[in-house]
Amino acid sequence: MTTPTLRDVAHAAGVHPATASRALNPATRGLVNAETARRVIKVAEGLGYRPNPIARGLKTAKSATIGLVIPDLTNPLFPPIVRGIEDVLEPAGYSGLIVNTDNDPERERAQVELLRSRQVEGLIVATALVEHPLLEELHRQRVPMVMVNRRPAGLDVSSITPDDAGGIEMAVDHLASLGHRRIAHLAGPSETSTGVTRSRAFTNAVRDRGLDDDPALVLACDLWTEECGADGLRTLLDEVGGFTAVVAGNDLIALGCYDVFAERGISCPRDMSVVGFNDMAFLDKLAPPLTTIAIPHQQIGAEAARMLLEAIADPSRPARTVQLPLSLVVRGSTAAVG
Amino acid sequence: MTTPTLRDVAHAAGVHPATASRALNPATRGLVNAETARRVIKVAEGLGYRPNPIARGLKTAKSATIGLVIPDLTNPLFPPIVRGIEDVLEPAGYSGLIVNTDNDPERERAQVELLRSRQVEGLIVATALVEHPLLEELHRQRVPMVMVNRRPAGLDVSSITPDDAGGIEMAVDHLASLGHRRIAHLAGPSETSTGVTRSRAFTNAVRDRGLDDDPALVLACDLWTEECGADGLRTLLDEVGGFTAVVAGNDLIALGCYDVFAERGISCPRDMSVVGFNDMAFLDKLAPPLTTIAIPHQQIGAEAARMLLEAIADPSRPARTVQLPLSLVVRGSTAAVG
DNA sequence: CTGAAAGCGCTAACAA
DNA sequence: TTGTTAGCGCTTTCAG
Repeated sequence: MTTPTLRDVAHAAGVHPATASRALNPATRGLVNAETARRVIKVAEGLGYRPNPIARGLKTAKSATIGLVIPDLTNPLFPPIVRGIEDVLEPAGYSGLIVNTDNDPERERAQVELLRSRQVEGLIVATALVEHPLLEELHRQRVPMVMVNRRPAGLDVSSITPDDAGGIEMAVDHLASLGHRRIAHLAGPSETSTGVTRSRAFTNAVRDRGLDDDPALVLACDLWTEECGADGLRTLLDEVGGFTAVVAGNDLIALGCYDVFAERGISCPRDMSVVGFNDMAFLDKLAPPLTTIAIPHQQIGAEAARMLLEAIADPSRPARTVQLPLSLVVRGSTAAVG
Repeated sequence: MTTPTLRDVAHAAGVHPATASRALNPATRGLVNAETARRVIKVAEGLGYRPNPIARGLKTAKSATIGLVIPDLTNPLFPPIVRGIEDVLEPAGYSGLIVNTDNDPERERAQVELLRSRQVEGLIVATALVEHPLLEELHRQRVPMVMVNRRPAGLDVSSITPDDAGGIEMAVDHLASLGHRRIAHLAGPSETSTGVTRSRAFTNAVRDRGLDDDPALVLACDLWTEECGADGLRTLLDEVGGFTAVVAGNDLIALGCYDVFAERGISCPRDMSVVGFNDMAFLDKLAPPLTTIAIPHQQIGAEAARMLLEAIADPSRPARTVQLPLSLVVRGSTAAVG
């Protein structure tokens, strides 16, 4: 009771395997008598024939597979992006192979090796280190590739990013409209492109709006985590002070602020406002619900997949850079300055 | 500048491709002169040779790939399980192909088809419908398979589940020790095996402990969501009442309770205690932090992958059922009855 | 429009 | 221990 092969179908339909192949493949169906094609298709269905993409891949040197390189699936940022990707890959007949790098360059290298050995036709890369020799290498080898969440410095590679600067501006505008004049920024790690982009945008935004642009108010956290966010806020509170609001590099860092508020008896939003970035799930259940910048994760993923598919179909196509607009979600962690 | 094939390596090393194959494959390396093997390996490295698993798969009818069937990657329950799976798959040289079913039986069928056409060697299934003709079919076709989070009713299939009953007992014990005597249960959907298992365990637990076992205190939600949890609690409050604590079928349902507390001015935990199930991320940031039952997600995934690999290696191996112990995480949503 | 033949890259008998 | 041969299931020239 082995699964039927193309030969079986051809036999049953009384044609040559090559003809069966042509009939079954929509792209070549035109080369075959419509009647014959119909018959082959019917027989194939009857037999429950399903083409073996491995065999096909061997012949065509295509795997109908693409690699997704992400830092950690467990980070709530990524699942929606992955779904967005799968949503466009699937109808196109492609599958995604996911690997986690844990932001470890060696691991990343090994995992990309693995993907390449599995003959992926392209890569969607969602890791965000600023230094990235591996990517340059891949680019040189003409591996179709699109970057997610980061713009590759100096690399002529397609990318799709949220409008980080725009998001930060919205956050600052919101806070300014509530009367805040001295706003701190707990930036993401300075090795990450997202971290530096947002940080730079923050500095510009406060300056442009004539708010207090004391550089001491900007502090980069070591990691995108609650702990580092908490540490950062403690430092800012102890060594700088005088601010009434903080723009966090992401939601996790904002959550770290909540911890410090609790430990120091600071009331949010009465004493201090916070805004996050990303709009992770369940932020509305916090106390107070976190005001944040929402990213269209799923769209980002979908768009990335579309771009990659295009690049695979036409490798000569020039790299594109797409920025998706963000939106401010106002909740309870921001209020007019007391 | 095409990537080197086994033939290229063989040529360069002055041996026959078959010999090169044997030398390069650790499993067959013993069949070859150690010196020759060393030379072939060195040449392969020099050339940057990387075996093509597609070609290998075509020959051996193995894809070194397994399918992960989950409802929705976006549900925070699954990413840690997936990581646990990948963590054991990877060193074994396997990769996982993830598909999302959205709990839609038709979609599930299509996705499983897709996986099978991609020649996966086995399936890890984490969907939890009680009725599951598809699974029976697959089982009949001897597809190696392990179930995660659910025990297949009547099906002789390996499974790995959390000890749901034990978890519920811990929750009830905890509440009882705080003096609660009349406890409600907002169960998961009765089409899900997890929902009914926990619900049954709850009924037994309250009866065994001599607590109020009024059946009206148990209500099944339509979905594992906040909304349905909220609806359920409203119904219970309006039509039954008199309870001082609720055991929720999962954390999301517990979150729904929080919404109702807010809307009715019920103070948690002073007026009412709640315990969740799963220990999703960030529950400690809620107000109040949610007391819940923690599931070792990653271990579950890892164990499932191990079992599947065993089943693939030895299909005659009988099905096993593993239950992983849970733990109670006491936080702020439970307190002694006022 | 269809059949014949070759071969993608690799491995598994079998023979030497 | 190594080479020969054949073939996994499919697609793709090239003839017919």
